[in-house]
Amino acid sequence: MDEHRPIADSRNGAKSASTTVASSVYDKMRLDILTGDLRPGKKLRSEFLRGRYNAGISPVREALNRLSTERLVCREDQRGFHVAGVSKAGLVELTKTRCWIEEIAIRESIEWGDDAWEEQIVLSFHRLSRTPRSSEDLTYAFNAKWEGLHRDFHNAVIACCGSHWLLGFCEQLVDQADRYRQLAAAVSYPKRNERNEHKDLMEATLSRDADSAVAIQCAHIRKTADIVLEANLSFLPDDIDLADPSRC
Amino acid sequence: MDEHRPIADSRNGAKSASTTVASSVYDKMRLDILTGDLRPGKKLRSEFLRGRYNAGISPVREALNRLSTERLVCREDQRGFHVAGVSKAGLVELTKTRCWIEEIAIRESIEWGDDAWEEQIVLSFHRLSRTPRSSEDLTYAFNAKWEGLHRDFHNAVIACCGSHWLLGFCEQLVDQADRYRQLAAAVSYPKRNERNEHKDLMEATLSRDADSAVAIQCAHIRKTADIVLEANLSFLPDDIDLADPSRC
DNA sequence: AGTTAAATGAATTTGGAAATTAATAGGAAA
DNA sequence: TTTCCTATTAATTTCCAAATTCATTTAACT
Repeated sequence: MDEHRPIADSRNGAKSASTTVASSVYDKMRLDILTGDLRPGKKLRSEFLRGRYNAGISPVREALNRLSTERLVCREDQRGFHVAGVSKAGLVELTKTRCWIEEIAIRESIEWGDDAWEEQIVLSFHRLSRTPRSSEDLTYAFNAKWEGLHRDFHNAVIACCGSHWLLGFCEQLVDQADRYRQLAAAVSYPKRNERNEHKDLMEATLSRDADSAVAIQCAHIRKTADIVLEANLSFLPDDIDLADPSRC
Repeated sequence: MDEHRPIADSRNGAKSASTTVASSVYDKMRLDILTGDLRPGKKLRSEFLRGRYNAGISPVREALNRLSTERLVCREDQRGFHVAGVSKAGLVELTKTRCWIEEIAIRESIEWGDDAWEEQIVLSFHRLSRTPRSSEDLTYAFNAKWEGLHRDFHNAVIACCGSHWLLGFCEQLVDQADRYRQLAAAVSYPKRNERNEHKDLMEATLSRDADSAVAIQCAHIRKTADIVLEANLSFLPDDIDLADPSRC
């Protein structure tokens, strides 16, 4: 019963060739929300989505229902769906939670990780460092390849934590954080050198220095949040809007 | 921006009078899975559910989609839905994760909880201790009232942890654990005195003794798991069945 | 003028029928 | 007997139209 081999990513990772329309709409819509293409708070009317994703109402509705339990979309009975809202307070809470959860995941993974785990970390770091952050040179543009490899790297680090639940929680929180990150990526690009941060994390992890790895990872998470907060984005409200039920 | 007042339960707590058929089916089906009325692994055909909950296909499908992202139900594209499976390994993993997550929640809540928080704990403990564990005297029978108050009490303890995410994770894990608990409740009833365990937890919490509270809570969680594991239930497989995709 | 009530219009929700896909059984060939 | 192919059956998925509900405007009444 060795529960500590790397756990494969639960979601449909590489192959986005979903076998069902509902799953395909789910994938596309999730991406649109993460990239900010569908703005926080935006009302999601069925007709609009029907046209955008070229599908019937039923699969659209299925995608919305799935996304709503992941809190990327908010549902109000009899009043439809809208993209989950964002706020400074929300980002602070999210960041705090990520640090708590990822600390556990990293410590456990470092304790239980084996040779194959180490190799996967080295490999995914290599791939990540070979890929440009932005798909354009001068200005920031979402680069799906980098985003994928970035996730792969961080997942590789915590893969041996021994809990599908914890990995799922991390993924959900990353989804949320990515929304904020995309909102501000244009602002901070290319000031930040993320490659060094990842390198430090890799080295601390491989030398099984849990305390350092945790410190680096938390700093990594907080730095992203700080950039967003300091950017003083006009469309980012201070508090979680309780009237508009993004609280769900 | 005081983020540490108690956070209200996100789910529809007391009023199960849902405004929509889909939500109503969701509630009923979730309960049926938690009580074990719908057995782990059971195939969920639309016609069967349509009859059972007296609803059309669309709302049934919505409920299934919501439950599947909470991992109470597993979805296989083009092959329908089934109740998520259970196993000894799964229970061990779940228990471990719960201890990790609840430790954080308890420590934070004890650090930030105020007077109203303390009062709510006292109140919900009182209500819980006045309610019988089983709705029948001699043999075990699911008691919805006790189950609700039990959740309320544990939620009250962690209510001031300051993170909606953490509370959501706790709730999801409790949902899962409840399934195992119901499976074995008949076996252990009425050997265990849960009231004392809850009393100890309350007292440690109110005296702000975080270390003790965490120890008591983890023992509480582990004891429930141990009862299930030692019951040696015939229908509980050792390993998570990876062939039958309960891994989802 | 202010408040309440009815009517209109828009959007969500629901039920069922049609289309697509998987599972099963039966039979031919190796 | 086993394996592979085909026909048949069963179940899932999807589309769409009818029914319900909500938001807004207009009218009526105090």
